[in-house]
Amino acid sequence: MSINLSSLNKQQQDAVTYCDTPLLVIAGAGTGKTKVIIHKIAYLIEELQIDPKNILSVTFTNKAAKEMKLRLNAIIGNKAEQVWMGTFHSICLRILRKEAHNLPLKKGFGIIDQDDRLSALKNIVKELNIDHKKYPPKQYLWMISNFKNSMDYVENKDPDDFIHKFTDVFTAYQKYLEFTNMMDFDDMIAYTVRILLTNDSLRKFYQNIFQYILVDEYQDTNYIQFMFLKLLNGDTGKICVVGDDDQSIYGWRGAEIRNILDFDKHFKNVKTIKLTVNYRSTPDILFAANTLIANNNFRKGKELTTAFGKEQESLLKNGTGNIAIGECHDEIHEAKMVVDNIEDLLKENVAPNEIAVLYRTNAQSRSFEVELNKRNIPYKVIGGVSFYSRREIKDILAYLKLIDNPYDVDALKRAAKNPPKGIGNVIIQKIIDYASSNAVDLLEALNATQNFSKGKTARCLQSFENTLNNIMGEEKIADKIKAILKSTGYNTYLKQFEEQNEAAKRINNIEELINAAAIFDENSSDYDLSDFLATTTLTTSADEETEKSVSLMTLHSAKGLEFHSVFLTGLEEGLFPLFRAMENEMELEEERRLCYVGITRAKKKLFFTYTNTRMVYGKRQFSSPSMFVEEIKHCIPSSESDNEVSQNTSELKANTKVFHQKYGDGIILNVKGNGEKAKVDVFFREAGLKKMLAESLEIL
DNA sequence: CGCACGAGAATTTTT
DNA sequence: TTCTCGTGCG
Repeated sequence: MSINLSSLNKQQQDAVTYCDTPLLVIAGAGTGKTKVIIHKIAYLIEELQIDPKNILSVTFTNKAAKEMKLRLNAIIGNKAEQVWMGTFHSICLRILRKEAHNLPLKKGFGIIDQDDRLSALKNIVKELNIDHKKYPPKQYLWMISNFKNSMDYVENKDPDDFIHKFTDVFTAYQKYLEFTNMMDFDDMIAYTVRILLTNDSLRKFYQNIFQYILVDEYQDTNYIQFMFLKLLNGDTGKICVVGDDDQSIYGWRGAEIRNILDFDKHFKNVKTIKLTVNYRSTPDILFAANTLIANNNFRKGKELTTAFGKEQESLLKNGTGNIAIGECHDEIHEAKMVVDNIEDLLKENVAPNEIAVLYRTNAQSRSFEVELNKRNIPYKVIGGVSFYSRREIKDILAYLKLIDNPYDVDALKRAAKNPPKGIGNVIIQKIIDYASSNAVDLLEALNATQNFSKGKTARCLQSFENTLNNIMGEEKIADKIKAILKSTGYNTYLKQFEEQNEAAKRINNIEELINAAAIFDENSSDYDLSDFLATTTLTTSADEETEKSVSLMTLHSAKGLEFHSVFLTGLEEGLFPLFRAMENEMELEEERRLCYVGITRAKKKLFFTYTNTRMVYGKRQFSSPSMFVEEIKHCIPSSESDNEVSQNTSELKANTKVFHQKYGDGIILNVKGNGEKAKVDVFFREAGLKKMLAESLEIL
């Protein structure tokens, strides 16, 4: 069977078929990079006869992996199932489960989520008598994460005392993880890299397995992830990374934009292919995006841009009037304006799930929720409190975690207390102490403690033990959960202590959890509880389905998605960009890239809003329009300069006097290419020589 | 042990 | 504004 590449353009075809040396694909927003990756995998399998189980494809989210598998399936059928496809974390976990004997943990290790990590550190900070106001546990969490993403940790070196008593905190934290038999997110990757680095035969083994590696969203990988790829790939050159430096928005959590900028230095004989034809947005939306991002200096390609080619010429004719800016009095007015527009769109039969409201911070979702509720428009808040970190879900999972990993102290605490069953901190501590001094697991310790106790305490412990036994007695995970509910009377407890509405919601969530478990049960023959729990911690609400609702989410969560209509809200100085980012050029540029990501999510319609005042922590504050609004203002029809600019750029010649939003007056030195994509060297009166795209200039 | 209450803090983005 | 944490009482 051969793969049909006729639906791909030349650039895309080149990217698919080039497999000789390391390949860097710079793929602008909406240029069909997923299509390229899928076709490339199909090409590797069908044309180059590579076994699907020897292909590794790394994606940024589980959702992306799932989608890719589905689309790949459509081309090559169920061979798609055998491809290693997932996030760095899920792939590393899969490796680590197999290589558990090479780890400092016991076989059935658990995974600690971010919340539990923080509370563990809170306890440690308290135990070490550190002033938690002066040195917030969050700070330590962040530092630990940083350290674990360095080669020092991978190479098992001790950390420096970065901040007050860091070494002590770190040591205590590691001890805690070891005692509870858990690893954190960072460990998943660091341990894998450590194993690959130190164990030659294992490295060769996996190098042999992964005969071709593909990586999506490469601009958001960090150094350790790069090492992972490097070690797996060896010198084979059988690797293809895809990304867009203009969409790098995770620098704050250690993403290394240099990974993509320096790819050709990290690998030998790198071939670079750029995808520059945008298939997503109308020309004016694209123009706005290009105009905005042209204000950034740190870009791989000042010469690279998304552009529209012949395919979209028809769009050019009616490709304007799709952008609007709305000025609002406050966030309530903003919500009304946005929802008014949403109603109009719905009347025009735009599907609800083709509409997204985007904002910088999660806190901004509230006013939109209120307004959408009022008008009975179904919506879904993506992100925020993820499904699996909701209280009721964590409660139920605690029971499962405890029986899965009977060293998980937090699970014990949580299960023992929720719902309340007469077991308090004192007894729990006794159990933990017994476990640690007798080197047994918590379940054994629980049993022993029960035997020592008398009266009410003994009875309470007995009943707790019975509950756990009931759970273990069930085979299917869905049945285990039902056993928890039944044995603890969890629903009754909710109804008793929560408001009606709240209780109903939570019970509903639990139903959803049971469904998820049932689906998992169906798909895996051996009811693997560890696997199920891993899924729950690795899955965030970004992976949830949106169905027939309008989507509300942060700009970060919007990455990789597209919508018919997009509302970019809260474009105010200090909010977007955030104040703290405004002082530092690198951070400011990341904010601008974030805005660029937002704009390029829109296919047909784009609405910007900003307010004059906004409630911040219960205080009303004045706000002014974001600099980003200024930067794209002249791309919007209502403002006088209109889109003539884009027409005029085709007339550009050397010595033309021009004006630029940021640099002011200048004169063109030379022009390369033509039309929107033309690259020009401009000498500015104030700013000196700059290379830029013609479209970011106005002719004077 | 477990609840209720009050003070105080925190607010960026997430695999 | 909203959540978290600590304290004190039944």
